[in-house]
Amino acid sequence: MTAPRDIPNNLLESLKSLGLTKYEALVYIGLLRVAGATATEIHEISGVPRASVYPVLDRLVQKELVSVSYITPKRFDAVPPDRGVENLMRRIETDAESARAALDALYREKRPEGRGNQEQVWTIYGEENIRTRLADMFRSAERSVEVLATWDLLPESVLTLLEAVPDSVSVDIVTDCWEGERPSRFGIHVLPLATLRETRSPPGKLLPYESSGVFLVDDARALLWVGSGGEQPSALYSESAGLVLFVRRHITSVTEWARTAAQ
Amino acid sequence: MTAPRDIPNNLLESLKSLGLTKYEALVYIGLLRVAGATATEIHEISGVPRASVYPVLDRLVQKELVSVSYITPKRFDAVPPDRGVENLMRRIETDAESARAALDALYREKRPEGRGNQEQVWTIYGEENIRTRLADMFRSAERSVEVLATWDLLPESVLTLLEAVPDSVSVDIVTDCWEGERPSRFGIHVLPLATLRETRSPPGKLLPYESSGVFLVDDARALLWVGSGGEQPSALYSESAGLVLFVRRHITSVTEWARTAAQ
DNA sequence: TAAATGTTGTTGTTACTATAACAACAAGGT
DNA sequence: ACCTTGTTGTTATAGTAACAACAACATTTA
Repeated sequence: MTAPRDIPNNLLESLKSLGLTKYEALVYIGLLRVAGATATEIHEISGVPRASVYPVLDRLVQKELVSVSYITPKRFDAVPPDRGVENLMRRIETDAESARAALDALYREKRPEGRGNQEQVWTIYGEENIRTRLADMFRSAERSVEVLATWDLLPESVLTLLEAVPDSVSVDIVTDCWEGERPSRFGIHVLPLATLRETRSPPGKLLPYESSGVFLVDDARALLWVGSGGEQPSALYSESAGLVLFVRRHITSVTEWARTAAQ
Repeated sequence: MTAPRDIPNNLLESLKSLGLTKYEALVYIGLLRVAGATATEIHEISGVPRASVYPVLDRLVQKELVSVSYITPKRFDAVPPDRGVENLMRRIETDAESARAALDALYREKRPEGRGNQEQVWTIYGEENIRTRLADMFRSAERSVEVLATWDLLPESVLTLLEAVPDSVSVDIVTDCWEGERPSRFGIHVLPLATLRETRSPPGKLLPYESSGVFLVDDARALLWVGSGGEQPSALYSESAGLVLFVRRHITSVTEWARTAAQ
């Protein structure tokens, strides 16, 4: 194929991830604008080689994206886009569900192997995954939860998760600002963390201090949220004694530093 | 690869349709049962060649299915299945939505070409697609809607769609049985269609008469529902005068036949 | 016959699969 | 210090399968 002209490339990519091949996508798109076309017409419109049009149409019929008229020559028509996409998604969702079930069985079956988790530092990619891990940490807290984070992280990603912390556990939050009501069961400390921005290590260059957070549970498990500037965020999680101690010191020292600097 | 032992094949297929390759699926499955494994351990468990494990893991991290621990040697862990599948589905749903939007634009933009629809007979596959077409027919009815169908089709697939018929249009339903209340605005005729079963064309063989339906709108558009025995149902749709006339005669003759046979 | 339809087979291309070999490094033995 | 031994991570390079692109043929229709 020379030129799938005027077809936005990302549309082709999207359709591919729905399980269509390039030809299938082109033929379907072509059919959306011609009503009842013959194989040759489809070939002319879509740019797909005429010989390839036939098997491709077979597959599209199988996938419930086109309907056939059995006159000679055969004529084809596309089902409307919303219906068509729904037909594709139905299959995928079925697969997703059965995969989820099968994987979950494997997951539960053999997971006793809780090997040396304690000394490792895990890197977690993606906000969703980070939130899941945070939720696990909060839910399993037994004595204390400490949060040191810039305000921009708290409302959207953290505060709701904190409701899962058991009642008997103390929760302390250090942040640089607070809007809205203050939940009474949390110890909330608003400190001018923003002044940290003026710390310069490469002289003249401001350190960004946004979308960063540190979370410590029971003085035993720590998570460091790294914003990574607009990109997909990542985080470090560890139960290693060394890193936990470091985090412990970090929280106390930042708290102290900000408290004095405010005076 | 020789033996992806004890991995059900349909699980691999399901994961493939979620956008994973065979290796990606095998590695992810392997990681679900080992906690923090090294590349070599993953190779032993999953059967994937050791050299292939590294790029595969890169892709899995990119897809938010595994997390990394940067000690030497690197150790890897899988995100829980429900979260992992959700991560995959999120991408696909995004693609589906953007594809749907783009296709819809194309669809609306250029669709005036309502060429010679009138003489064609369209074959429609899949119950969902048939229902969509039926809904279109009912919604656009101007004078009359006639339904001749076995009862098993009506409640689950047809009755709700009939509510879209405009008020000024007469609706007549012929079926072999009726349960529940009878909507007053429909003309309902219960006839012993079941006796048709006893019509024998290949002597000694009963003709099935289930899940079949005939729909006629304005004496101009007809749809024939073909049950196709448990499989994906299909239907014929046409605006051709010839086929419409045939359906017209079919409905009246069956009605007459059943009425006399009942006496 | 001419033109168009539908089918078949072959070749190119790509992404994934599979194997082998290599350099870098650590542990252990002489 | 030197040399094995084994492991990690990387690279190169065949093999394979599905798709893409093309050519040739048989079949129908006008």
